[in-house]
This record gives sequence, C-alpha cells and structure tokens, in this order.
Amino acid sequence: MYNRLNKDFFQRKTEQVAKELLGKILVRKIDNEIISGMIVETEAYVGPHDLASHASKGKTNRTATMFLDGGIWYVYLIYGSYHCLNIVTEEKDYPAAVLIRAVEPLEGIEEMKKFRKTENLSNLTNGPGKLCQALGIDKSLNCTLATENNSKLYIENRKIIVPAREIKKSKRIGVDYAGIWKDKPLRFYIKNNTYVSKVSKKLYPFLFGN
DNA sequence: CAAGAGATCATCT
DNA sequence: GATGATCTCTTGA
Repeated sequence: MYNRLNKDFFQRKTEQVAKELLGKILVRKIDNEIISGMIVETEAYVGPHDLASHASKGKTNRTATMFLDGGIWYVYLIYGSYHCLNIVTEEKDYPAAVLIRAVEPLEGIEEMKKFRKTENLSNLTNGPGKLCQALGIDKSLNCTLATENNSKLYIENRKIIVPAREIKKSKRIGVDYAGIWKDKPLRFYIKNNTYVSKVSKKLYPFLFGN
C-alpha cells in the first residue's frame, strides 16, 4: 500500500506538478475493484492569464472548480460525449489545473476493456476522453478531493523517477484558439511511451521524426 | 497508415 | 445560437 499524494504536492506551481505527475500511478476504486495506470502525458493550464485555460473566461458554474484548493478533481464534459480529468493546483482562488491526457494501463485491464468496449490494449487509455471511459470517471467526481483516505480516485505517492531525458515537452493539443498561449510548451509526456495520445501528423509535425 | 467529416450536448453569450 | 483541453468511423492510397 502506498499513501496518496497530498495537498502540499498539488499546491505548487502548475508546470512543476504537471512534470512530476509523469510516472505516478492514478488509482480508481469502484466497488472493490481497483483500476490503475501510470501517468504518461499531462498538460498545465497555468492561470487566469492563460488563454488556453477555461479559467481565462473568469469564474462560471463550470470553472468554479478551478478556483478551489489544490488537490481537488476538475472533471468536465467535452464535445457532448467525453469527459476530461484534471487535478486542481496552486492555492485557493488561483484558478489552475493539470489535465491528465494519458496513462499506461496497470491493474483492472479487463474492466477497462469492458468500459471501453474494445480488446485493443493500446487504445484503452491513450487520450483524455479514453482514460476517463476506461477508469469509469464522470462528472460525479467533479469537485471531490483526491487527497482523502477514502477518495475513490487518487494518485499514489510512490517515488517513481522518470529520468529527465525521458521527459519531452510540446505545445498543448487542441487549443489553437488561445492566441499567444497556443504554442507555449506546457504539455509533458514520456518519450517513446506507447500510451501517449495519438495526434495529427499534419497539425503537430514537430512531434514526429525522433 | 493518414486525413477528414460528423457526432453530440452542457455551457456560456 | 455557437462552441469545444475529443473520438470514431469512413474513405482512399
């Protein structure tokens, strides 16, 4: 058994949290089942001035979650069909969060296959909407704490070291509306990992070749 | 394998 | 009334 990451971990600079989440284990408890995966891709949404962040539009019903304490889950519905999972960062009233974009399946793989309606291991959790489906994550988890002993969704405090040379950066995916913020290198992923999300070669050519 | 279209609905204007 | 921190499906090489 490992401890959960606590509030102190999340109440720090968003970019740092996003980087350090790589290699950590995301754990979902449903009934007595455990479903888990290693985080391999994240994005930082760093504050109200970040035009890619929902919070740049101010506090609304949806974004109110981002203004809460670090260590709280921010889950929202996108494109009418999929959920995205974020962990709120920094202190209360400063809206920022890390989007968890992909994990590598570890435990509960059969359950993931059922939720995702596919047998293809490499298509279970390699994208923000896919991993939410695979781990049974929806808006009922929005605003809940990741840091309590009875949390049904949390991140293990294992000392997993991802060597610096294995951590790659790029601009964030799907935020072309964000003006000067669309190209900021705030996406982090583990080099050569099979479970990093698939992106368009045309839109993101710099991610190919190496 | 790669590219493009369409799905689909809560949220905000 | 428009849009989106996405995904799946279809088509074509």
